[in-house]
Amino acid sequence: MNNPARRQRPTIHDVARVAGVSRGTVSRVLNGGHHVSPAAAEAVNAAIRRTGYVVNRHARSLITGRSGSAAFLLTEPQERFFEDPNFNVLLRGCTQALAAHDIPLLLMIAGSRDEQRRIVRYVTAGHVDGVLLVSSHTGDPVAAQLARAGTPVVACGKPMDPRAGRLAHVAADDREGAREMVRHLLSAGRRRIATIAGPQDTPGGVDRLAGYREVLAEAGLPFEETLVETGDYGRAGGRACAERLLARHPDVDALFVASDLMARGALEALGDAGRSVPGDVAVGGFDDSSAALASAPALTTVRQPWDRISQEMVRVLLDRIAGEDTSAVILPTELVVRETA
Amino acid sequence: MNNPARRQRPTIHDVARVAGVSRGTVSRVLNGGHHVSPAAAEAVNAAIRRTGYVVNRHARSLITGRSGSAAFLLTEPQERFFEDPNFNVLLRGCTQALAAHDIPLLLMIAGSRDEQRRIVRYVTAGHVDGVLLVSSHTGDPVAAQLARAGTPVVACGKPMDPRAGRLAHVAADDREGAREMVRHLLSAGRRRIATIAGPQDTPGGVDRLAGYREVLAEAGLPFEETLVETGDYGRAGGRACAERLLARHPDVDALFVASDLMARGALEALGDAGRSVPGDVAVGGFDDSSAALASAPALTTVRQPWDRISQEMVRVLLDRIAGEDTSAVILPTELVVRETA
DNA sequence: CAGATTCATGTGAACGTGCACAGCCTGTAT
DNA sequence: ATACAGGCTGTGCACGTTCACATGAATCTG
Repeated sequence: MNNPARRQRPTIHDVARVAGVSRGTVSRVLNGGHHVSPAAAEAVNAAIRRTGYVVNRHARSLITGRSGSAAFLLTEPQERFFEDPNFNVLLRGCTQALAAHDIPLLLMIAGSRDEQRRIVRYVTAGHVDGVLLVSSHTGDPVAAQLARAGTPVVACGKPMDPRAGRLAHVAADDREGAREMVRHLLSAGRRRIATIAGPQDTPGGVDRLAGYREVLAEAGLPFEETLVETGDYGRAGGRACAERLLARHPDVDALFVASDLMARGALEALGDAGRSVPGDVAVGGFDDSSAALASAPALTTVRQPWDRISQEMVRVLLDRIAGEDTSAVILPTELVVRETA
Repeated sequence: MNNPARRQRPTIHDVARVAGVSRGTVSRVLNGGHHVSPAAAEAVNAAIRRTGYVVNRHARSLITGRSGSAAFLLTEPQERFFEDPNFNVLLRGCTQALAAHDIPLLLMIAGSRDEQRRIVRYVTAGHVDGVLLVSSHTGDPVAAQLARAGTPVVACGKPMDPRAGRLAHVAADDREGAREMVRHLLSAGRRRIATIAGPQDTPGGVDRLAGYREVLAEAGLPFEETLVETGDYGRAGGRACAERLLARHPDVDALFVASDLMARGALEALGDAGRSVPGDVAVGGFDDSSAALASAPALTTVRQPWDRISQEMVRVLLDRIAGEDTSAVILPTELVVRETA
């Protein structure tokens, strides 16, 4: 009766008035409920329900200096990620894991130099509490700038740059995954095992190749440079690599390929060369993106636990925001045996 | 020298002091620069550069009531979208189109009832200025609640619900796309053209079937119910539908399939039945998700302009936020002729 | 030239919340 | 009975910005 007709959203004042307590008490109930009598807490909660009050995050952020939100930042040539179905699993997993903590996720794509600048400014201005970073690049400049500004950052995948050793990250155990696959090939009786490695400026590429070499060595097989080709993770590249390998070593009986896309290309090359899979040549891939690339024959591959990776990324990020210093989490991969090996 | 060692982020006060003007003037420069003399504006800009000032959005939002951010909301059984590579194009397009306006994008996934509630509360609390909605569902309850609360919402794809006529949306012209494809089949001399339609509770499913019927009628061909099967947009469904069609009408010479996934399934069925494509039977798909599903033979299909759709969604949303009432945008599709038709 | 109009600028008051501090009450030990 | 401790509660202030209003100067109008 004292107000104009227009109705505003209820504030903490309204709740306090309805509950018959002070703003401070309402605020305490909202943030953990310590030092509040049960009776007051109940009255406040009832008032919140009755008024339909919901906290104004802007006002809260203004005073606390924290935003209550996190960013999912993509700095890589984005195409590779947006084409990878596993990327979606990661993005969705992070979104939902954060949602469970009532933290909204901002999606940011740093393509151009200009976008990078804008994003760094936005983040370092404190409009985001932390950053989940996806970048397979060596020594990402954006990551460095954010880290320098003190923003909690958790990367997906092992950073290549040794200087970035302090960058928190969550990754699958590429090396052990590769080892498991090569052991699987060995146990199936294969002895001439070639590999199509990933780019050697990505940690995944390096570690998967390392795993391959180690297991061969442990099995007492000689390592031959000529059994190694290096591709670009893409389908066409995989095909070309396989063709070169076949030309050089017609006697190969197994192929460990560092990505499913390349493995698909290799399968095409093998088909063209008249080899049967897995009869003549066994093929093992990596990534388990095959679900989307599904076509016969079903690819045996190494699955990275993307759902768990996303959960751990969020956990580590929240830890870092809270001031704890969890640094690196390495998660086990899983060998998925299908038809090709 | 008057401060403790700790250095704060520069505020609008600092800029004003450095520039030798008042806060109000700085604020005016920041928001459009009207009613500011060129000299003052230049001084302010110089001060901003010197101090490294960046606006505190929380403080701004607190007073303006607007957040300067938008949400990308997914309410559908999410799997279908996350598996569709076109979805990524849409998501990326929206992110970048908004970034050009310096508006960050929040990704929200409304899976459970509980998540829906949380999201509605968050959005209606004014923490987001507008919502880009992806939902092929009939009469989405979340959309209805948001619209009722007055939040600007722009949907992707035509809403099914007639009540939702007022819901702004951007969609490809499914009907015309279907018409074009069927005309293409006719012009290649096909006369027994069957169709595998999409679910008839989705607008796309309805419109694509309507386009098919119209063109047949215009060509003077009789419409036969038995030439229509209805699938679920999925691969297995497409295969089953094709098998039933072939059993019923061994003489079909063309198949218009309402999704590429179903078309892939249909190709398998045709292969099993010993029909050559496009020799015996021409196949036309829809969606152009084939890029990711690539395998021989390359699918002739109808491409929806997802990049333009995302741009238009953002444009319409910004219009709505600004108070204008752009309601619906329909964009033309593009026939992509490859090998199967 | 008086009055009206426009424009550039400064000033105070919010916006809604969390936090520090002070005061209150109750119970217990001296 | 008094002092003290400790938990509960209320109050003022600050956060950084925008907006409405006031002021003074400059320009226009007849």
